[in-house]
Amino acid sequence: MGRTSDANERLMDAALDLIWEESYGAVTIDDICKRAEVKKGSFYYFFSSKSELAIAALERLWNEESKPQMDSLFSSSVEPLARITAYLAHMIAFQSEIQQKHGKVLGCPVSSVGSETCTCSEESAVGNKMRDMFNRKRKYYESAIRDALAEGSIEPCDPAEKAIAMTGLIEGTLTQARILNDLTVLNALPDLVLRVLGAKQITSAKS
Amino acid sequence: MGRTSDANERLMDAALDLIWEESYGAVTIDDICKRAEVKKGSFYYFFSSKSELAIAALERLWNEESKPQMDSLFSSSVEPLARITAYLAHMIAFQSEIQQKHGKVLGCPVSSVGSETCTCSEESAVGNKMRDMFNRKRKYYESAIRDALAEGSIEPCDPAEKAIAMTGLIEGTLTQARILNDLTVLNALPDLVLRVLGAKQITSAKS
DNA sequence: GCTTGACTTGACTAAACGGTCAACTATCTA
DNA sequence: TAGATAGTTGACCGTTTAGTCAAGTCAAGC
Repeated sequence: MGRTSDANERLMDAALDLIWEESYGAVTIDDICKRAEVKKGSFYYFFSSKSELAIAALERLWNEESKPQMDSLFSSSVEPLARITAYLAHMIAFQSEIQQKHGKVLGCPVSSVGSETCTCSEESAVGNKMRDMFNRKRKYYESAIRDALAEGSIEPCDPAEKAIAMTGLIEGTLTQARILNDLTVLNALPDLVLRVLGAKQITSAKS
Repeated sequence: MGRTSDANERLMDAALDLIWEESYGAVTIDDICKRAEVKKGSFYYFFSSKSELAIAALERLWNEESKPQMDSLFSSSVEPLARITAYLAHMIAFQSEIQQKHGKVLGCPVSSVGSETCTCSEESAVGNKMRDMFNRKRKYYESAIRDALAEGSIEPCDPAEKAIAMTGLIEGTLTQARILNDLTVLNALPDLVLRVLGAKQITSAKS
């Protein structure tokens, strides 16, 4: 009952946009309120701090965007290595879309914000959430690697270890794309990932 | 003539420490002054802004620490792939040392600060410097890869492209070590790098 | 159509922050 | 040893920031 509002959603949208575009620390509550066209009083009606908002925004992003996509891309009905190559193709296309929308390469917010907040005790809540989200993604990789292993399409290995390696390569290349503001460094990623995984045949899907 | 001082060096030390430990944005000029035991007036006697200090500090770090080490590790007198494995061993040992000193895994400041500042127009000076330093390191990789290629110890490839791939993998794994606060993820790095480079024999230097 | 609860508003505070400055002090050099 | 030079200090200013609050507005449901 009473009045309804989408101010909290506008705040989450604005926070996500600004933090991804700049950084967690560079964005103030006033900035977020301005972008969302919400007064500060309303901000504090919905959230008690910037970190709470950021966590809510990233959690929502995961639940409403990332998770459904991951569930679809990493479906067991798809061949294990094809899941990974499809995922990478999707990610590269997405980064390209983001580049057009924002005018620059932005990379992965979980990685950027995670690296920024994880060592700062005052932002440990954000850091912990980023670590969580990191691990969630990694479980999809790990499952695909395990299936690939069972199928015999990659060399013997420890799936958990390989998933970490794969995460490092992907996130590192994304970070590099952000720093160099250059999407082309992502092109080599599909081949590289298969190489790191020890795929028996590199199904390079070049045109 | 006149009085001498090492306050500027203390400021650079403090800035480097704090920024690496937390993040660029989380550290204020007051924080740096406090840690360096220098009054703000003196800060502004030596530097005109936080970004100028950060750039000077990182440039000094490069000139007095990183570059000499890189020159030594990537000496042409060493076999190309051995340069890379020695470099990785050195880096892992260094991260372990840093972990003991600071109580947590800190990763690579160029990567963290770079990712944090590169998209923020107000910090473009810092972002550009980080991009520079990124590229400097990459040139060492690229040269070693070129030599390995000439020697025939890796598969045919484009050295510039491979250097980017290698950078992505290394920096990404370091970032992951920082976020997870776990050094063990670095252990797989030497093998992974050789794999990414397409080394003909993986000289895994396990004990 | 009125009440209740959901949301908004703008004005406010206190602290933190970046930045300035005139006066002071130490040290090197001639 | 006397000045010129290099560096220090603390007090100060204006702005930005996080965070609060009492009063007001709007819509849903009875």
